[in-house]
Parts: sequence; structure tokens; C-alpha cells
Amino acid sequence: MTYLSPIIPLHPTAPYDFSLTLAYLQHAPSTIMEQIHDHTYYRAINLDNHLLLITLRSVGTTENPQLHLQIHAPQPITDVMIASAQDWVTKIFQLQINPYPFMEVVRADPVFSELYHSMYGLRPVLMGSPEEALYWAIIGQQINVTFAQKLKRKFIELGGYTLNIEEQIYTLLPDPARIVEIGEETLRAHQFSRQKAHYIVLAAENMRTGNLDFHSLQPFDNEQSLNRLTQHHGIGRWTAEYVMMRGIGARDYIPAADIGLRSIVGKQYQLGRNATEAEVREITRPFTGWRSWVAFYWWMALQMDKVH
DNA sequence: ATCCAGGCTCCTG
DNA sequence: CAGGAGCATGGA
Repeated sequence: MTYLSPIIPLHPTAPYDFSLTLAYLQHAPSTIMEQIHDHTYYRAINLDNHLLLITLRSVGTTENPQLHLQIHAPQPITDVMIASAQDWVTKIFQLQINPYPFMEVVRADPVFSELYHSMYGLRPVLMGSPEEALYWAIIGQQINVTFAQKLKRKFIELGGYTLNIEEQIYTLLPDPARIVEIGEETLRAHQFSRQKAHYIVLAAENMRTGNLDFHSLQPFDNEQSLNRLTQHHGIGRWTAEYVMMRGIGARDYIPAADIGLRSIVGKQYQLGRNATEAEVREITRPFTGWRSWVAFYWWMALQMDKVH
């Protein structure tokens, strides 16, 4: 038996082009638990121990955006469940953010301005949770994204949580306790390097005990939040910045050491080589306040490059 | 084979 | 404190 909520209309701030979000997700190597077909997004989530399937599709335009959210669940759907699903979607897709201040900042840089207009209406989408962002960042450290995707898929399979809705199976991220239970040896047996396996289980343990607590971070205090995160073994600056932007939804973090960003910045600004980390930080200085968005646009551009 | 990949830690000078 | 070696594991 499957229960279905009424359609819940959502009204994102404009401009917002949901089809660009779907395009990003379709090509992103981190996309494992999301499914996209017929211009519709599907994903299972765990909200307060209720397993729900979320579906989301656009019924509006870039200048007059509107989304339809619907919830499917194996148990009756309450108003509380609807409210938390709506909150989750609003957070993950950043529907409430006013993009106009970003658009103002973009003007300062002709090179970025052109890129921006080629993706007009694109808005950063977060990973499903800070936890997911952290695992993905650790998995992605120093390996190619194809292999990283393979490892993430394996990681989720090992977790084993699924939601079955109308003959379809949707996977869920393993919770920290489950990851500790899986342990380093099992991860090692599935092509995780010694250090990756160690960092991941360590992170899971610290999340379970509350020693690593995303709620206690202050997103607007970059120094504080980065210092807190990098206290943990296996979380360096790149990983911390990635978690802040893609997991927490903080708007002013850029993993400037990222090889992909260094590559596209080198191309965009015609350096004839990869930009250095310092150059990425220097070039993004005018975007202070919105550097996470800039990073996201560049990653989108990288993905589009690869598609062609 | 060889080089490199969405880095991190630890050790130099 | 800036820079670099060493690291672990696959892909192309």
C-alpha cells in the first residue's frame, strides 16, 4: 500500500530554471540516490524516521517559477511529514534565496558574467545532508570522479537501506551507526583505500557521538567553521569548504584547491595552464559573499564541457 | 607502463 | 608557516 500526498505547490524566488538543476544532477558523479526521468526528480529521504519518496517537477518558467512537490510513503502522510518534506526541498534546492545580490556581484567580472548568462537561472543545489556531503568529499579526495562514483554507489549498497514504492526501489544513505557497523575492513574490501576507509568510519563515529556536529557550526564565520571541521582527521581545507557549500548551504566558501576549479579557472581566464589555489582565491575575491555560487557555476560549466 | 585524479598528513627548512 | 614528500588506489 502506498499513500500519496496532495500536490504541494512551491514558489521559488526568480529567476530559477529547474531544468538546469536537473541537468546538473544528471551529470554529477555524486548522483546515486536521485532519479530523474520525464523532467521529474525522485528521491527517498528519511525525515524523523519516516521514509518518504519525494517527487518534484517544474510547472513554471524561469521568471515565474513554480514547482510541484508530491510525497509518496508506505504509511499515512501527516501534515507534519508534509511540512518537513517541504522544508527539506526548500533547503536543498535553495528556493528561498534571493539571487539578485549575486547577479549584482557577477557584473564586476566580464569573464564570469558571460558564463553566468549562459546558465541563466541556475541555482546551486545542495547534497541531501551535510553527512552526505562529507562522505562524498572524503570519497572524492584525490581520485577521479568516475571511480569516486563507483565507491559512493558501493557505500550506499553496503548501507542497505531502501524504500520500495510501487515496484521501484529507492536507496537511502546509511546512517552513522550503520557505517561504524560496516567498518573499515569491509570498505577496504570494496576498493576503499586504507586512509579513505579510516576517515569515513572516523567521521561516522564522530557524527554518532556528536563530536562532529554540523548544527554547532557558524556558517557566516568562515574561520571558525573551517577550523572546527579541520580538527578532524581526514578533513582538510578542501573537504571542509566543500561541506560548507554543498552540505550546509553556506554561500561564501570555495574549495579553491579543487583540481576541477583550478582547471576551469585556467581556461576561463586564459592562463594556458591550471590556476593555482592562490589564483583561484584571488580571482574570486570580488565575489566575496557568493563564492559558493561561483564555484557551483564553474562545476556546472565543467560538467557541460565533459558532456560535449 | 606512466601519469594523474574534485587531497590529507606529516615532516622539513 | 610555506613547501614538499609520501601516501593508497584505480582509470585512461
